[in-house]
Amino acid sequence: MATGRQHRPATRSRGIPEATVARLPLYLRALTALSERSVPTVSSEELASAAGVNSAKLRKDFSYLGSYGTRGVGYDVEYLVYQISRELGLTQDWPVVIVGIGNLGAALANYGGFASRGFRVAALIDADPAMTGKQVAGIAVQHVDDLETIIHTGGVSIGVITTPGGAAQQVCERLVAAGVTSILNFAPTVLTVPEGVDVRKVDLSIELQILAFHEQRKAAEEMGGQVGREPGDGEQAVMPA
Amino acid sequence: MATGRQHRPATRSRGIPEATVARLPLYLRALTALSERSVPTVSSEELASAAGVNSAKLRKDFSYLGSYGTRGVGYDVEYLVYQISRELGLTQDWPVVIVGIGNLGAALANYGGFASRGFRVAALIDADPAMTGKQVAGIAVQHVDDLETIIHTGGVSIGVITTPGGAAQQVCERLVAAGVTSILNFAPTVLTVPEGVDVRKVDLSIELQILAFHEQRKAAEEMGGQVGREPGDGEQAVMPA
DNA sequence: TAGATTGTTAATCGATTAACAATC
DNA sequence: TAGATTGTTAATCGATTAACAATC
Repeated sequence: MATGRQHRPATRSRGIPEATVARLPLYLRALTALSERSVPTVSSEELASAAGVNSAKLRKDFSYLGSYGTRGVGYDVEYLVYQISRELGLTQDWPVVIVGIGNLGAALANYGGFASRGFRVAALIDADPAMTGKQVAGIAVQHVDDLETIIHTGGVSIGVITTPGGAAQQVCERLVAAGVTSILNFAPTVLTVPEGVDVRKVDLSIELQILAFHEQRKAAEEMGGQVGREPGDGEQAVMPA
Repeated sequence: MATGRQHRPATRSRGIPEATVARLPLYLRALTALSERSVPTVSSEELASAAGVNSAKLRKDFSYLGSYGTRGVGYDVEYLVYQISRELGLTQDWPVVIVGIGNLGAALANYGGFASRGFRVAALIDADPAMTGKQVAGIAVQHVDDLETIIHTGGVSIGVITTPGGAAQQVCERLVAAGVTSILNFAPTVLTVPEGVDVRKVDLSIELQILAFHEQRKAAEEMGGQVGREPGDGEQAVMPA
């Protein structure tokens, strides 16, 4: 079985680079904030600053979508919100199921940012019979036995996996078999999926480890750059017990 | 104020590319699983498969760390676990504070993967006085008023922000002022930090939007590639109300 | 017109990958 | 030795960025 599109290199969809796609939500968030403040137009410089990127990159990104700006003026905020929303597919409704209603699943179910941007929690699913029927974020938890029915009747194509690592692959396979083609995986597991299924992974532990790497380097710089170095000639490499 | 090292391009730390650093935790996880099964050695092909990358990339990645393999044989699992752990700075203990003990903060506090890999939850901090003293994951929640004291006495350099978006920047500033130099941000906010502070962001909403983009494309492909396209000559561009 | 700002070009940089010589 | 597999090279590809012509 192939590993699908998991962390694949830029498949240029309609010519839009993957790196650009990943930044569109950042721009959209910044634009939404401007829209709420009724700001009519914004320059690439201002918007880039709000989104935390540089302006050349932003203009390049927007150039893949089309020419939505006005030279000498900037971008119309409302128009750009609409164009990016459409490009991201947020002008339609995406029913989402969350599988695994522990603390994390409950946190996601309660997350307000969900509903605001085209996503709708269609169902909460858990394997624990004691959870069945319990209300979380105003939605009754359903048993995993009904997973296939829920996916089919709800027309769900996006699944969020917040189960323990050991259950993730099996849940993934059932979701995919039932018709889900996009998966957001919070379990610390590499999921194997068929071709055509997208998997994105969110992994707390990995993020912390990347931070630790840089943290260690900062400490090493202060000390004179010796920490974390490989022992050289005549030095003893200390092995774990 | 500068935007620090947030999402910065590969600052090659001791010559290790950022993309490689981001994959080291994946290799480490796969190696740990092999170690638990008492597998003595592994080839680049096998390990790459377990980590979900290709073997050329894995060998290239490892070449930045040193020559830890044996031609014709493969890699010693235990030795490689140790080398990668050391490189990532996981041979030392990292006290971490979590600020914002809602569902998400509680989920992270309860997350087992924390402790297992050099990270230790040093404190849980919340702004709600009603939370103060409550036990979460066996740790008493402390009030945000004591944030600075907690950071100082605990020698904390890594902070996790799981507050609502509105509070994130302020919490970030207090963490940084107290000495935290690495931040993992779960709030849907672009944090502004001084030079030398690392920020990594985990954003559910952004991940879902990226999935929606690809999901829309898949639907468009089935329909003949017309969805999400810009209206051409003679077609009406529909604007939002 | 003068000033401002976009959209695009071209250079640069970093990441990926196949291929294979080195070597266990 | 023969077979296996690493470590490295070099080609390719994608992403970033500065600079500026186009143009509002």
